[in-house]
Amino acid sequence: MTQRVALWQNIKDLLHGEIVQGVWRAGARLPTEADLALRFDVNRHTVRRALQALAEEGLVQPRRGAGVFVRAAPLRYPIGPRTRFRQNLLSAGRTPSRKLLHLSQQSASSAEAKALGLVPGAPVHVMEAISFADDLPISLARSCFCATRFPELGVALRDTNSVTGALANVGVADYLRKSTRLTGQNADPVQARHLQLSTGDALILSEAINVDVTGRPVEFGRTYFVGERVELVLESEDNAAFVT
Amino acid sequence: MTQRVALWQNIKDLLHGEIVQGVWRAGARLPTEADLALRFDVNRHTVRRALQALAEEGLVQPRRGAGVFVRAAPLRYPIGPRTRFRQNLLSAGRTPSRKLLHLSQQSASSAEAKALGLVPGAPVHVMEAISFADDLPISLARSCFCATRFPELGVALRDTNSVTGALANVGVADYLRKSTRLTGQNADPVQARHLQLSTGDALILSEAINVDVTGRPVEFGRTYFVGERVELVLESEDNAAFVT
DNA sequence: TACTATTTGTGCGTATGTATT
DNA sequence: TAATACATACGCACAAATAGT
Repeated sequence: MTQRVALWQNIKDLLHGEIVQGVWRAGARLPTEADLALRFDVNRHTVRRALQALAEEGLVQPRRGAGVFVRAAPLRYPIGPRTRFRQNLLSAGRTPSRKLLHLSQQSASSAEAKALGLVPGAPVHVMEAISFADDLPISLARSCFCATRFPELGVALRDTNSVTGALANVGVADYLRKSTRLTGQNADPVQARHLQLSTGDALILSEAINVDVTGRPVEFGRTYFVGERVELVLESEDNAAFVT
Repeated sequence: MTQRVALWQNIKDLLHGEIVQGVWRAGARLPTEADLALRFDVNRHTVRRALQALAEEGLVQPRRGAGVFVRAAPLRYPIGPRTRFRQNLLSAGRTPSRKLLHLSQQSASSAEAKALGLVPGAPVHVMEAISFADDLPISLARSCFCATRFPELGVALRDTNSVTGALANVGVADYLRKSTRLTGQNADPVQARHLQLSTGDALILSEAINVDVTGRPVEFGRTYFVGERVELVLESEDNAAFVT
């Protein structure tokens, strides 16, 4: 029944090798425990023991009901005066993409109005989107723009699927990060689903204000970064503040 | 069958508390898995899951066939010119004791003869003993002394059960550590049994030469310290050398 | 030395709970 | 809602190391 080396140890080593060798890529889902049990012709418990060891090594991460996923090395994400999502990912050698969730015109909340220098209730474009690096969700963002100043921005955001591109289309050739506030959050079930996480997983909420070259606010963004998939790197000493 | 918090989690927390509160002292053996299963009225697997978590926290250590033991905080063991086993333990607030394994007169090996400045084959007293701190094995030592110079030392070692005391009885009122060499070793089954360890556990082999006040070697000692129970602290910069 | 009882380690089978899709 | 997939728990059996006789 038992060998000199435990069965689960062999399976662990084998899967470890396959992950390191790239058979299962970062972020990929492993076959189900049942499938692995079939493949190795062992009981599901034995596979679970192997997966548990891999999880303790930090190589893999199980999500109840979803599967077991290969952990990706965190993405270095510089935050500075010229923070650009696409540029950040390209220079990290990752492929950026965005999935638009919502795009609508609403009346600004008090926080949004204050950030953008508007009166409460003023019309704003609101965009919600998920950002991906190599098809792995990195962040969940909600961006606000003044709809009075940029009436055509909604269309531009939908067409370009890029904040930088859309702002360029409406006459804002450049913008700068004015302030960033970072806080820690736990993913609620909806966020977890969108970001392919488990409920309660750590998120970093970034509340940022971007201004044009004249210093006038153009965007107020609230972005939830996946804590384990990004490493936010602060590059400038402006108004960034850390809050737990 | 399943609660909001897993059964094994509760058991883990409970045992954790009992260990921290001193219900199970450092070095003590916990009840067997079967007993714990009875106590908590759960399956043995459930107890094992809790113990596994405690072991991963480093709070407990299982030994196949022997039991599950509470890990003790490592003992700070200074090594310097005046290294004294009893003194070291007393100043650490631990109770020292020794168990004599062997005491005999033999002919010196070449290494022993060289260390003591004798000719190979010269008669030497050889003592093997286990040292304890609060009844927990700390080290396994083999000491050599010149039997020609100290014919009565064998009796003195048996009577005093102390190197310092025995040497005083034969006219060596004081002695100094001349050299110490430290290497890493793995416990063989015999050592593991004596030291209440598992085979393969890490040991630190200390090979030391003690000299009298005239600089003449009086003792050559080879001591196997239990890696996880002691923290050797070097206090002088004489001939100490570290080898892996 | 050899044997036995004890104790932890591994593995299978089964059932059910819970979260996700 | 239903199906899927991981999480927990029980019971049984045997292997392997240990400790004592």
